[in-house]
Amino acid sequence: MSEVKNRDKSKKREAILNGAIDVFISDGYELASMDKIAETAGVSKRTVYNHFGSKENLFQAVVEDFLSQRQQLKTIRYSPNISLEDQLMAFANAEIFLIDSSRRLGLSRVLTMVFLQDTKYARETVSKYPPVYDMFLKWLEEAITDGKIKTENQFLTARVFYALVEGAVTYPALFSEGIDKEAIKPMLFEITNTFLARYGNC
Amino acid sequence: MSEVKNRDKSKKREAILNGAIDVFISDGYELASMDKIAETAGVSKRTVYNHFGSKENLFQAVVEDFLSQRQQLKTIRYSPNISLEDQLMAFANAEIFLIDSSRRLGLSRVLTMVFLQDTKYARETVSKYPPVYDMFLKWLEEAITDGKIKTENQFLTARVFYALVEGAVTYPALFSEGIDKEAIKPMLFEITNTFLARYGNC
DNA sequence: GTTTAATTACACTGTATAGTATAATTAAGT
DNA sequence: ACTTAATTATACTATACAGTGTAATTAAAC
Repeated sequence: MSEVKNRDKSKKREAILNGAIDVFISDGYELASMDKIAETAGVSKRTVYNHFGSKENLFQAVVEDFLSQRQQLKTIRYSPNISLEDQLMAFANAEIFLIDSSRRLGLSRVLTMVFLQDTKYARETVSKYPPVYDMFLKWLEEAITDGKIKTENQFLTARVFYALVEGAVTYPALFSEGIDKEAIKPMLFEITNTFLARYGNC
Repeated sequence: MSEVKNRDKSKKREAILNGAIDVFISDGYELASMDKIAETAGVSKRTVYNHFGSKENLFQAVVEDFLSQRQQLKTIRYSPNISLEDQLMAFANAEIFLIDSSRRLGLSRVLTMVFLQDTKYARETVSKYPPVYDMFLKWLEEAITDGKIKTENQFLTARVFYALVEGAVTYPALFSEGIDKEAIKPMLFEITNTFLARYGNC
């Protein structure tokens, strides 16, 4: 016998995740209550627990959802035919994507807070996902081979680029109400110009 | 009559502040309990409340203590006789000072977390204390007048410098167990070299 | 040594919240 | 239409914690 009738749970699961995201963003992890998450998701609290077991698990699911999106960013490969400025801008824009909707900005904020609270968890989590600048390092190598970039230490060079992007754009965005993509253009030019002034071959 | 016999409260106050700092650092603001703070300070909970009234006030006192130290950093003035590298390094070291003891690092971390939780409070608090790069802007102006730095936009230039320092040193330190002052030297050289490659007049 | 402000010990209130138990209800797959 | 897994409503437990009330104790200033 044993007829199996599994109803589709994905709709509820999705609703819970979305509600959880909203509440985590507005209240932070500690102050987010499971009651409020259930209410926001339009679901009973019991269902939240049936799906995720605990607040910690639920948060973990949200985090993994969020971080796995980074993986899906389209790869940027070195091209000898496109100006270095434009290629660097593509890397900068990939970072900006992570904070250019209020949802992603909010999630970045919450995740940053949790990471600061528990730096060990931060390092473990981040190590599960390839570092942001792995792709950049590959790009660098090819640019060097092509004679367009010169440096003695690729790792330092990569970190300088990401220091510029994160220090000038990402972190300021986390502390403000988001980013005006038009208003930061001069800063983006300044960043790429600075990088190329140091490492460009001209 | 009305003889006034005011005992010296400053010792207890100091002990409470120190205990509060320790607990805020290890538990974060939300999870720090007033009972634990009192115990850590070696003081009764009632005394904590007699001194500070509420958890929020106590935290505020900790924050103001911490931020007012920034003000006391010795001013760095432009000097035509010292190399630009060394002068820039002095600015970088002033930032590094804020994270080079585990106490200051921890406080920076907690403050960053609270600021991320409430960005409005962050902006209000920061605006009460002169922005970090005010001093740098003055320095820049004099360096430009002296013909050692050239830029069309001093504000962008100042932000680029602090983006480099914060993006490469400060924020990474917040997510790690602190900073090895020896190990970051190559990065500091790279930062100043990058800055001067773009804005130095050579 | 006396005075009294500061401190302590301790019991207490009120509230918030993670997580559970369960019986009733719903809705999807057959 | 029937079956049953999923969901809901509701009430509940246990705990943690901010903040208060108060009587007793301590220690510094005189």
